[in-house]
Amino acid sequence: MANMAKDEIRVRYAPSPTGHLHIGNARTALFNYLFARHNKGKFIIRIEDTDTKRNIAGGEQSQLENLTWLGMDWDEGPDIGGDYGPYRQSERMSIYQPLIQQLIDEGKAYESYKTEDELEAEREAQRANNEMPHYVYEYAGMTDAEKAAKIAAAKAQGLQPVIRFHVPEGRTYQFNDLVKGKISFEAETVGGDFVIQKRDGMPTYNFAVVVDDHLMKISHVLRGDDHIANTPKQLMVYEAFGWEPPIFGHMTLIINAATGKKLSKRDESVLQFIEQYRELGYLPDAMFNFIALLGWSPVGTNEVFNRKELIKEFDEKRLSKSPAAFDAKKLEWVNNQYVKKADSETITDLSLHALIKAGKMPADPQPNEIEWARQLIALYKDQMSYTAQITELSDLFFEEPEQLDETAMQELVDDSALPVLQAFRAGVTKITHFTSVQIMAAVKQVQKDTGVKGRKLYMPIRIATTRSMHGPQLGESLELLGRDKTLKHIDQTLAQMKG
RNA sequence: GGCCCCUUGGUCAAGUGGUUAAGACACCGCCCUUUCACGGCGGUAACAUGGGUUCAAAUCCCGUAGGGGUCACCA
Repeated sequence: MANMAKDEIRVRYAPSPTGHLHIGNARTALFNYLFARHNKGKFIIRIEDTDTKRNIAGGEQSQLENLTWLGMDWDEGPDIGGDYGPYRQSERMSIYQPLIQQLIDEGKAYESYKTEDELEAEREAQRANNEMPHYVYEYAGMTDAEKAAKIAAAKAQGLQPVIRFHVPEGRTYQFNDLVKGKISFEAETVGGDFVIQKRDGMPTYNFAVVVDDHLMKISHVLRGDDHIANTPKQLMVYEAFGWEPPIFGHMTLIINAATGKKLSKRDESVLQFIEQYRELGYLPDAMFNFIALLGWSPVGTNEVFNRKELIKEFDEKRLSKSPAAFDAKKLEWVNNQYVKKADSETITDLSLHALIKAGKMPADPQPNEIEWARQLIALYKDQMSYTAQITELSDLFFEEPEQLDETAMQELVDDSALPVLQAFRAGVTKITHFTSVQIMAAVKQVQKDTGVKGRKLYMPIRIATTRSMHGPQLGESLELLGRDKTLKHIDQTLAQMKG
């Protein structure tokens, strides 16, 4: 009973505000969110802004905004506070200071005056010597008095130290990873005594996470694979304070299917940021669904789940051990599932936005233009992967058609093509109201007059008018195209057939 | 290079000693649609490799190969 509070599941997403929300970070946040919600625990956001040089203005807000867009909410965070704040590391200096001093007093940490140049030279020499780069203890072989004298001398020169953590010797650090199982490291392999406080007074990541996770009562740390090598260092800090570490779970990295490498922010073959997908008109629920499938699989064969279902289904035991490839095609498919189900209003708004942005519609469309666009968008709703695709899909309504390609021309070589087109052209000119009903009636009349039917009837008309073998309903398409353009397209096709 | 992790079809992925080795994306074909799209049905295609253990191995053990991660006063 006494440790009931301790049994509560508390997880966190801890971004550094160095840029927009990246797919990989979104995935980390999302699994923490699902884990918390599934277990009726708390989801906390903490901003890790100890690298003052890399922080960018608006970075934090952008992170939070995109999480919200994806449909995540949190119980504690920099914007809403909570019982364990502050939730920005830069505001927690008064918490870190005494703890660092405590380690120094206990002989578990010490001031280090090696400069970065010295360290770099040291590493260089080690590499040349085929050794792993590591920090070499700068007070080796000195008595306490000698060490104190050296420190005093440095201080007298006005040098600022960093604080290094004294790595215990001959120890093995082991943890039972939620996804990978038992992992262990020898203390000697972490690269020597590591820095816990930088020259500017800020704590380093490996120190601050431990302090914050402990003080914020974090029960589980779900993070990327790339943090595995940090874990032993953090375990050492937990040990030094006599704190119980949380349970760790290291999720597989997301890799680029094309290169097989970790998704890097510099990799331009894949869109990396949530914001970019948002701008293309991807739906938040679809993104949420897709990201949940990156390195995790549900029981059963269904893959389309809404947020509520995912919370119910989520099971950390089903996190994959091998890397997940980011498959843009699959994302398109998932999004299409949601576009088809979405209400027309939503899709119209997003698509119209895309058309305006592409300069195909005026920025301030008239009611009749909006109505026209609404009908146009409805034609393409079921086949859109994402709403910005409307601009390419509906190209024929906006651009002057190009010459037909060979595959299309093949459809027109049959002897019946020419009479069909001529008859249809004549029919179009006679239509009183250029609506899909009358247009389709005209097509039927052509069938009667020429005796041509099926593909041989429809394909030439479709190609001649829409300049494409693929497209939505013929009648509706032509109605939206308008009589003038329809006739113009037919004439262009006839000309190309003669030529 | 040291340390750590990973390895089922083109991609994701189910599978925990006995299966005709699921399913999804992509691709191909057929059906529906007098055209197109949506949809439906079907097909091609996989346990990296070598040794063990076992009556039996994709599943357990060891080696090899390949891939990835990490080795900062970044997180």
